[in-house]
Amino acid sequence: MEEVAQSSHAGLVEKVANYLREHIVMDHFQPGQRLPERTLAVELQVSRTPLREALKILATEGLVVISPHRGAVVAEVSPADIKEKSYVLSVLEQAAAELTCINASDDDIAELQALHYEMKACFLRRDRQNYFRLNQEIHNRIVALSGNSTLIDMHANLSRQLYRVRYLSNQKNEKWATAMEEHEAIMAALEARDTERVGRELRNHLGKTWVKYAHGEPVE
Amino acid sequence: MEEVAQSSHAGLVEKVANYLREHIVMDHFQPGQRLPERTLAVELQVSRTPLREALKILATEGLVVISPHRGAVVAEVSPADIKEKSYVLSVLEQAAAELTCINASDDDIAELQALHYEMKACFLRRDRQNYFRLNQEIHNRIVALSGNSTLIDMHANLSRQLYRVRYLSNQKNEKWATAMEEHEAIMAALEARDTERVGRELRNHLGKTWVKYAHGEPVE
DNA sequence: GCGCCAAGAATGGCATACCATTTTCGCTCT
DNA sequence: AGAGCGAAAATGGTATGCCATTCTTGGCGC
Repeated sequence: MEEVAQSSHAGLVEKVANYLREHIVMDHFQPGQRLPERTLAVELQVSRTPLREALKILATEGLVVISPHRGAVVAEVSPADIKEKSYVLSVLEQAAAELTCINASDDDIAELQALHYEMKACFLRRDRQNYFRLNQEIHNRIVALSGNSTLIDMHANLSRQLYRVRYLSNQKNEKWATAMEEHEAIMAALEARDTERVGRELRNHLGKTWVKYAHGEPVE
Repeated sequence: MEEVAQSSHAGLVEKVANYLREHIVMDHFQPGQRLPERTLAVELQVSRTPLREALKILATEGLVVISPHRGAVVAEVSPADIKEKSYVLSVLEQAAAELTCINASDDDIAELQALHYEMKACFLRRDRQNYFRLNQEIHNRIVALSGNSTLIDMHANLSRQLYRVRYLSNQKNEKWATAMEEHEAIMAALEARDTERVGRELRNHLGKTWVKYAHGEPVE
């Protein structure tokens, strides 16, 4: 395995944590997969100590589960978990969008609009990959513009835990057109600075996106 | 210092983490206070390894801040932080209350009512200590009854970070009577199973409670 | 042949030792 | 006397080793 590469003057545990986070989120480590300390340590060319500390962090973040004397495994996300986490995510994102609607500058909104139209172009070209990327970026930016760093952090955290599911969902979403329309509605409300409507549209949008997975077949 | 006592067969890091968490939340460690590894380790009669892992966990939870090569200090909560975190807390609690309003059994609601009247008794006796305790318990129970464990965990986390502030606030709150009335309104809405109203009343209640501290003098 | 038990291998938990960086404090030089 | 510099002490960062627990596997008995 390649070695840990990362912004140089950060502590080793941060590098390791970021590395593992990335690979878990990107599904290079499957849920349920064991993460043996010694093996991983030699693969990452670090000792067990920073690796263990990194695993504790990821456990606190909910990306891995550590059982006493049985080690760390990549967290499995059950349909029930998806439902729960998605609900909270939508609550947070609604709150953030309302703040953004109030706080964001006109330029910020314009940039969101630009991203939105880029995304629409991807939709028309049936470019699911870039559509997904831009969709993520728009949602993240809306939250970022809220200016509430606590909200931003918590959202990012939850978002990571759902990234894999979201990615899979994007690949086989039949109601793509509907989602696109909802996005239009959200952007329109944002442009109109209609706080209450932004919140409502966003919550509706997110609610729909996940419900089918929350009730559906196992994700694995 | 006394030694770490805890449910016996849990890992050392959990014991240490719980111990430190408790003391930080209870304000036995002041914000900004340094937490030197070696010193703490001998006080707690553990080695530095589990202590470090515990500190990483607390850092992820936001209770301590770790700077590279400078160690861990108890997190300071600036007025801006209080404002941010309180806002998110109110959002989460509103969402939880709405779920509770739908999901809770009549017995659950009755128990909440009972606690509420116990609290009112404390109010009439001007017993701030027990009023505070019951108030906390009611809020926590409302969240617990939501049944969404993600929501519960996140709320508990934020709640801890604000515990100290909340405690201080309770001691010198002049608008005690108003808060009490708002609680009555919340309970009434809960009893009536009026979801939207529960959310609104709760959000209003929490908003008021903190705003004064968010804008007020430094908390230290 | 199947299941159970025991011994050894594997793995995580904790302690300790050593290294790197930072801080502190005293000395010197101006 | 004060500012700056340097060495030593303090402190965090990482690596390693040993112990406890768990998993695995091979053999024995039913």
